[in-house]
Amino acid sequence: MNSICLPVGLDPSDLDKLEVLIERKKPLQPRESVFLSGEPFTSIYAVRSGSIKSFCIDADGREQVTGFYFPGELFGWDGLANEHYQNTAIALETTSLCEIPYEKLDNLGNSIPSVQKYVMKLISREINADQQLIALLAGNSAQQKLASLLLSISDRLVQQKLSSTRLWLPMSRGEIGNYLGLTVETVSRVLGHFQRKKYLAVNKKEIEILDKKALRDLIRSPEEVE
Amino acid sequence: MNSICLPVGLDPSDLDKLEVLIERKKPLQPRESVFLSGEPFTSIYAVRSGSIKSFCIDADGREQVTGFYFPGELFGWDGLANEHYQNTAIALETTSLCEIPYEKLDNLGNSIPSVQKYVMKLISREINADQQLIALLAGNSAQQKLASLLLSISDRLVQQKLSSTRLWLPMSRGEIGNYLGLTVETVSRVLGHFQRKKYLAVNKKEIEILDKKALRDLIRSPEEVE
DNA sequence: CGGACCTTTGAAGACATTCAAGGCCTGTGG
DNA sequence: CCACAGGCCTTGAATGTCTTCAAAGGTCCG
Repeated sequence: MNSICLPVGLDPSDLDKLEVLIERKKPLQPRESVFLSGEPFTSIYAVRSGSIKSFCIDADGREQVTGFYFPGELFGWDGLANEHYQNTAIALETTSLCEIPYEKLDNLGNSIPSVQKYVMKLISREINADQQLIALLAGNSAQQKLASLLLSISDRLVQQKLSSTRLWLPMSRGEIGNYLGLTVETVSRVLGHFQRKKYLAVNKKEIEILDKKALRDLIRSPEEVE
Repeated sequence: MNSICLPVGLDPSDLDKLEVLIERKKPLQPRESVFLSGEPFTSIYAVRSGSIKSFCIDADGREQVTGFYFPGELFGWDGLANEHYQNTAIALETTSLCEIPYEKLDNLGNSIPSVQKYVMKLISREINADQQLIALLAGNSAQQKLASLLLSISDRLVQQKLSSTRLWLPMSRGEIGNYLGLTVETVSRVLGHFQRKKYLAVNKKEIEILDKKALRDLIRSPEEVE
């Protein structure tokens, strides 16, 4: 078994050196936190199994979900700028992680340029993901937002060699709504609508995508008449 | 005059080495592009004077503004992950930039760890900024979005030792709306509303903030009755 | 079984968008 | 120098989408 939990793209020899940095943690229970907003930044984390939600609390005390992370994905970069995590990260289900102490990673990067480059790429991937979310939030209807999220999760699971049509949503409707800038009720209604249109089969947190093309079309142009 | 166009926070000796990398470009005309979406990633840029808008074109061909950049701010990081710029960047007015070739920066980072660390911080600042925008887009009303943007621009100008209450918006109402996920009309109406409430004095692209506290309160909690 | 929490559904209402029209400013050409 | 065309911005009215408020049904876990 390949125990490394980082995305690939590095020489095997360098990979070995990277691997020794990584600490495997004992699994987290649902709702258990990885780090809290404001804590000193120490490490970045990779999801081995399970899923993570990250969120911040804004001026008026409301929670704002900023990301969901699935196996193979990294989180924790938000702490780098201020040396303190901006978000809180919690497990949505039983979740196991790899911890990568940033200082060690940084040291390794200083001696091996290719590792340095690699880390940079990982960070800037987070930028790209965030910008995609910005575009989604700014320009789209509730249906488009939800369709995008479902397709995004589907794509991300494919990369882990899991089914691309049957997915398990570890987060609540409320958390989805919060993430997408919608209310719980709207999320529920849109899922109901998609189900009636036979785009999805929804069974609580279990979703089967029946018509991927229809969802994709929806994103490109707002829905036509009923 | 301090010719460096990067935010401070580095030893003078290292700063000198950084400075030699920087290429000062001849000023850009309004609407002139810095780079186009899809072009190979070569450099990051710092705004010396003027302002920059970055945007991408999404699936259905619509423009989505992803950022505005003012003097002292850096842009172009979005190209790092794929080695191609994801966004197009154009000048909103006559603008002069510093170009920082990424390869040279990377090489310097490899020999001077403190520079490396510094670059990392710069990148992760972009992440934090993006996540703030996400929170803004997801959770807030038109009034809150616009109030946030104006206060954000005000704060950023203060850092450049410019007036914090009198500002010049180099972008059109449409570009503001696009950025915030609103229509032109809504932006115009909200600005009108703020003016009637004496929060602002608006004269075309010239804005004077009359009641910063009111705007801040607005962000914390949605507006009370008229 | 009971209670807490999450989800669904309905009805009413609010907010932002859409469609439409008019005003203002700028730059160009007569 | 004025007239006019084309942007961009503003304003109004109607529409629509999403939210809010309310209630009820499910599900999970003690």
